[in-house]
Amino acid sequence: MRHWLCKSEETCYSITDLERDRRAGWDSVRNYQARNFMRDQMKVGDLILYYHSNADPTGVAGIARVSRTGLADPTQFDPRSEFHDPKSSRDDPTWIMVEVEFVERFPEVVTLTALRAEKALQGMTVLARGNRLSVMPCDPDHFEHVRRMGRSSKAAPGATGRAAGASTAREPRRASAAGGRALGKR
DNA sequence: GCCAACGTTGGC
DNA sequence: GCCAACGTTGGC
Repeated sequence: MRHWLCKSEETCYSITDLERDRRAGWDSVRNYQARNFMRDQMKVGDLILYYHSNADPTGVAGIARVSRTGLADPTQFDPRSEFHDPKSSRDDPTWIMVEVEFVERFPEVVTLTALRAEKALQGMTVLARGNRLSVMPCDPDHFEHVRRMGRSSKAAPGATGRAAGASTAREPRRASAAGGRALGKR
């Protein structure tokens, strides 16, 4: 089993949104390297560190798991989507995504600052300078270390984070679960 | 809003 | 295939 780290802008689709929806298609990725990881290497059952970017604070907010693989990202076929790709065909879709399911939300976000401060996490991919990938592999030891940090944060379980529904995502992203719910952009 | 870093595009 | 220009990401 592999481990991963996936970024989502918190205001677009947060761990709380995934907790509510239970499952979501990881749509709207338009980077070939990220796509290749999803298409070629992710397997059902792989665990994912769920990272909030453009957030306050930015960092790992919880854990998700790959629940389906090899799905065509529906936004590429939607002419009204910002992620519409007219060059892609249904017969041979360019953008392949996975579906992920909620596993857990940490009592507190493990901030980027906290990650950087950990000796054990030196060399972690997401900490590399200039890293802009939204889907990247994560060393299993790093994964375990971050999970431990997330679970041992001081806040009482449930006493934290924004209340469910508080995420006023202007444009819901990644709501393209198996059922093909309305999608958004990022 | 700024800026560093990287990806993509397109002329040649 | 090179490379400059441009666009995007994402931390701050």
